[in-house]
Formats: sequence, C-alpha cells, structure tokens
Amino acid sequence: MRHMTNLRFIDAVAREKSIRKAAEKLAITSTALNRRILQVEDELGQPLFERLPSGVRLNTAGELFVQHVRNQIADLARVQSQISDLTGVRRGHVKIAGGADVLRFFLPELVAHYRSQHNAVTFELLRQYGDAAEASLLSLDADLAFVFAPVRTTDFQVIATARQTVHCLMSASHPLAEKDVIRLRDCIDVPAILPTAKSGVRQLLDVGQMKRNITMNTIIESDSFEFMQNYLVHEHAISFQIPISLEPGITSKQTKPTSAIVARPFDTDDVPAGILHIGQLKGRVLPVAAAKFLDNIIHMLGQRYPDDFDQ
Amino acid sequence: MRHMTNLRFIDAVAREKSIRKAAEKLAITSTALNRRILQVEDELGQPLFERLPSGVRLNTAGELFVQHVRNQIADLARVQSQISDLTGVRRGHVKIAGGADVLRFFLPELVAHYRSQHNAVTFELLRQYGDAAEASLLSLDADLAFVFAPVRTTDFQVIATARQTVHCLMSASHPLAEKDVIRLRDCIDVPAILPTAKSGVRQLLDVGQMKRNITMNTIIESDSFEFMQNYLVHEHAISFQIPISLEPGITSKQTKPTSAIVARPFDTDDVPAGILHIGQLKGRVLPVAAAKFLDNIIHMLGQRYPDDFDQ
DNA sequence: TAATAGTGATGCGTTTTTTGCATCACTATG
DNA sequence: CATAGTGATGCAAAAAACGCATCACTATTA
Repeated sequence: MRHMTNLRFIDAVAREKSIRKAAEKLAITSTALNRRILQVEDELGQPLFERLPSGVRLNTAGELFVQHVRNQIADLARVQSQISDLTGVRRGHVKIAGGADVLRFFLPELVAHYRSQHNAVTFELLRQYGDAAEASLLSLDADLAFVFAPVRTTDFQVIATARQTVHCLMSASHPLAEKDVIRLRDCIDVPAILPTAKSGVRQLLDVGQMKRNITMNTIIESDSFEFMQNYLVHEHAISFQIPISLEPGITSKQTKPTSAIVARPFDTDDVPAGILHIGQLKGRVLPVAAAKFLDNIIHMLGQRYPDDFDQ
Repeated sequence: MRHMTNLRFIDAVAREKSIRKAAEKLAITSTALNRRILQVEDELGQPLFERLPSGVRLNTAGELFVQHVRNQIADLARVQSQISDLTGVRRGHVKIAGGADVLRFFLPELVAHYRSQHNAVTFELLRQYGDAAEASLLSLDADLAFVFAPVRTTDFQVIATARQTVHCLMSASHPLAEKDVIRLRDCIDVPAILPTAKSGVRQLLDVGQMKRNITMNTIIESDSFEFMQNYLVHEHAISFQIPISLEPGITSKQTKPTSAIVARPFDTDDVPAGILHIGQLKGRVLPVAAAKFLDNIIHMLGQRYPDDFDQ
C-alpha cells in the first residue's frame, strides 16, 4: 500500500533512532528518507524528532504520531485480512509474543495445524516474557501475547486463562518418580536445576520456597529447556516446568514413559499453580487471521486442560 | 497531510458515487482520480467499487475499506489536535449533530463561549434528528450527537443525559399563563401548534394524549420554532417546547417576562419528560477540542439543570 | 589538540510518477 | 437511433521523488 510509505518510514526511523540506519534498512538513500521526514514534519507544522549528534529521537509530538502510525498500519492489515476473507481465502500475518514455554510444543503444533487449513496465513513468533510481551502488544508488534501475570491491565485484555501446575522433571529411575504428587520437602537436598529468574515457573517456585521456608539445592540455573531436560539423563537431579511446555505424554504415570524423563506435579499447597493469560491489546479489533487463530488457541486449551481453563 | 490524498479521494468517490463528480469537487481531472482509484484497487488486489453505467458503488470490500479510511481520517485529526494542544494552542474542528432544539440557543451560546477561549477551534453544526445523527457518528461526520432516544446502543456511547420536561408556550395574557403546572386536560379545545412528527417533543405529546385519551385541537403543524413562537402573538394558541430550546428566562413565573411569550411546564404525569442523550461513537477517542467541548456541555448542563442531569 | 567517523541538511541534475488532454467503449434515456 | 452520461486508456507534459556530492556539526579517539 503506497500511501503508507511515509508512515512506514517514520516508524522505521523511530525504531532505528537514526535516519541513515533506517534508510539502509529501507533500501533507500538517507537523503530521500530525510526529505520525506522533513516533509511530513512540515505538513504537520511541528517536528516529530529531536536531532541529536548521534541520531534522532522522538519528541512528545512524535510519540503521539508514531502511536497513530502504528495503529494505522495495524488497522490496514486488519482490513486487508478482512477483505481477503471475503473471497474465502484467509490471508494475513499473525504475530504472537510468548515465553519459551509456549513456543516449545504448544505453539508449533497449533500453528502447524492452523497453517494446514489456511496456508496463506503467515506467522511471527516473538520470544518475549511478561513486560516485553505486553509492550509488543502496545506497539502493535504483536497481535496476541502469552503472559503469566499481566501488569498493564488497562491495556491488556485477557481473553482466556489456563491454570498451570508446576511439574517436577526427573529421570524415570529417580526415587521421586514413584510419587503421584511431589511435596516441596521431598526436594530438600535433591540437586535442582532452576529456570532463570524472569520466567514464570521460577517465580512460583520462589513463592513456594518462601512459604515453606525451604531452600532448594540449586546446582544450575538456565533458560534453556533443552539443557535442563537433557541434563537429567546424566545426573539424578530435578528440574521444573509447566504442562504447556512439556512433551505430550510425559506427565502421565500410567503410560510407559516415551523418554527416560518423567514429570510429576507439585502439590499446589506448596508451589502455587501459575495462571497463563492469553491476551490482546484492549479495544483492538484483530485481523481475521489472528482472531481465528485465537479461537483455535482457546479451543485447544479447553480441550487439553478442561478443568484448568477459563474464558 | 499528503499521504492521505488517496484515502480522501476514495472517501469522496464513495460519497459522490461517481468518479467524475468527485473529481470535480476535488478540483482534479476525472482521469487522474480514476487512475488513483485503479491503483489502490490494484495494490489491494481487489476492486472496491462496482462500475455501473451511471457511476460507481462500493462493494463489500469497499464498504470495509471506506470505514477504515474514515477511521484513519478521523484519527489523524485527533492526533493533530492532540499535538497542537501540546504547544498550548488548542486547534481543531468539532462536528456536532443535533436537532433544531439544541441548535437554537443552547449550542450557539456554548460554542461562542468556547471559541472566546480557543479561537483556533472551528465548529460544524449538523441539523439532524435521531437516526441521522447516530449515522453521522458512525460515518465519523460528527464527533458528538444530541439524540432523544438512542437506537443503535451498540455504537452509541451515552456520555450524559438531561431530563427535559415538555413546556407549554403561550402569550403572557393567555389564561393558562396563570398556572404553575399545565395539565393535559387544560389543553382541550385550546388551539395547539404541534411540532413535526419526528421531533422528540411531538412524540412525548403523543404519548401523553394516548395515555389520557385526549386529542388536542391541532390547528398547525410546523418544524420551525420561530414560526410556532411568533404565531402565539397573534392568536391565543399554545405551542410546545423543551427547556433547552427556550429563550433563557421565559420559563420562570416570578421574573417579569422579557417577551410577550411565557412557558409553563406540563405535569409529567400527563406528558412524560424526555431524556436528551449526549453521546459519541462508542470506543472512539475524540480529538482534544471535541473532548474538551464535551466537558463544557456537561458542565453547562449540570449547572443549568442540576436536578435533571445525569452523567 | 587534531584527526576521524558519525550524524542530519541541502543544491542540483536525473529518473520516476502523476497529471491532463483526447479519445474509446459502453449504457441508459428520450 | 441519436444523445448524454459513465469509467478506461494512450501519450506527452508537468511535478515529485530520488541519488550523488557536499556542507555543517559533534562526539570519539589517537
């Protein structure tokens, strides 16, 4: 859409905080870009950027204008998506922000399933936690976000929630694997691999340790699920995850474990369950593709966690 | 704003339902306009207009797109207004839709007062009743609307209401002028001038007549306040209005009437009071000027009708 | 302190886009 | 069957956008 060029350019400059850098990304000369921006500022009657020796920065007017620009861009995408939908072909681009937990098994499966039905829809997955994911909603870099504890509730509209009990991971031969439910006191002195501080699971574990006045024997901290899980093969340690980031089948005690690793739930009196929130920017009308994908998410969650799901 | 040219052009063509007519209004050749529209349709991958021998008409995609276009135009105006406000000078253009009642004394006074403080703000007053006023909100031709009975409550957001008791107008020498409150039965056989059927006052009067099973002696129907009021000087007839469309001071019995015409309220058991709704398009963020003017309206209503006002 | 590398702004010739004229193809209307 | 209305299109002229070279300025660095 040609009429958006100026707006996209302004957005790019705002992001890069430099006309020359933005020009490079946009594959035009800095002089052309510079003049377009001067022109817009002239039409508007006020500058949008402060000129610094190291580049440019949005002033207050610029902040307002860029938010407007992003709204326009997002709304155009919505309309295009809606128009495509009229012809029966669902087109569009869905942008999702979420932690590594949802990106691991849940979203790949869901996205693949959706794309098998609507292959003209493309996806963008942003690995972002909490605040950052919410900020992406606000800057319209994401249509949907998975967050554990929404902060900016004035902007974040919760569409659905899923209760996630923290699970304990260990090798199948670990003594704790015999139990149905893990108590926090069982973990005393057991070597533990904890997720990084900003992850939702870690925060829940910390709450539990605080409550029971127990300190676990942390031997490793990591933000890689692969590392944490694969390490358990080599040492009789434990690690922690929530169901949504677990390989399907690993939680059940009845079925024979497909891998050498098994998962057992914590007693929620010890480690409280986390509430995973799926949300969008409040008041925003999503593009068709994003809205329909959201329906899929909700359907899948309702099916997978019928008791711990809320809409 | 240059980048809006295409959008404004499309809006114009949609309104005129003809490329040539729109081109004339926009002061360009039809060929240039035609090609711009073809270009947009090409970029979009789908036509927006049906080509008829007598002109063009929006198709479904066009309807969607034009609504988007109007949103964009309105939102740009909002941002511009907000940016101007940063510098201290309040600029903007406020578009108000309302019946002749509010346009008579209430809005002129209010607009003049507002403009005395912010003379860079311009106004547009649309004389529209009920449905039409709500439609103007939806097409973004109006920022604010005065309506008696909102219909499309899903789109119409009520900001404030004012209860309006129907008043009876007559010459000061009329026998009914002695009363504090008029009963409907007092009006039997009195020659009456009624407002046109679509006005809110008329509907209230009809409800009253139905309820009391009284038919007034209608000698004239008119939609001109001036006619109705001035006629009363010549014949001992009565006419009807709501307080907001009355000259200030005319209602009070104590003060000496400034004109030969006086107003007395109906008993609300006979003729129910009407509720005047002031509203905007639901979910819309108004330009600064419109929002601030709305504050003024609310303040003025609260001051003038402290008991019959709701927010 | 002086050289350097980074920033945005600007003059000018070239390229691309847009415009307007003339005209075509088509269709209701009288 | 002529006429007056519609939108579409080829082509030359006008306008806008672009890229190059360069300026003015400022941090950083040798």
